Amino acid sequence: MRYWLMKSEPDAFSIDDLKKRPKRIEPWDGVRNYQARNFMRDQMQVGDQAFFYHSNCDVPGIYGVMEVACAAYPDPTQFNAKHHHYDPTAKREEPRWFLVEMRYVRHLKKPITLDALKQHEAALQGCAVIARGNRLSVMPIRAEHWQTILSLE
DNA sequence: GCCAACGTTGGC
DNA sequence: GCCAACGTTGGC
Repeated sequence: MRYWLMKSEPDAFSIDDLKKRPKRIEPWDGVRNYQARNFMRDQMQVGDQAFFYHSNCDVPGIYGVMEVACAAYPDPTQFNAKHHHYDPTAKREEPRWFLVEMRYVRHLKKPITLDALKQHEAALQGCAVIARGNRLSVMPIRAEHWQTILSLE
């Protein structure tokens, strides 16, 4: 099993929103970055665990845990001309963007803020989430870092 | 709202 | 294939 971190802007979609979804599952659509796509399409498997990270908000950080509920399939929003994530260059016979479905697992007892993560820089060497200028919205987390982060809860 | 970081695009 | 211009992300 692998571990991941996935970002979302809580104004658009928060972990509370995820918890309220039917079956607590949401298709993680709208990812338009090749590296993030490749992680979802090629590596994420049902049962993998992921941190739910709130970005672009008052207190950025990790707010909870979710799991992969469904492996990758083409993101339907790429074909929808009315959708904000429409990609006119994508073809149905050759989809460009993929998504996975994520299921709510739990909120953290207390959010682990980006600030707190940075304070444990030494134990999180090589963890992309604290790297400067990091913009990846889906990134792998090493097992030891996953444990380290959970120990900060 | 600012701006640094960084990915993508397109002219050459 | 280079690289300037541009767009987006996301912390602050």
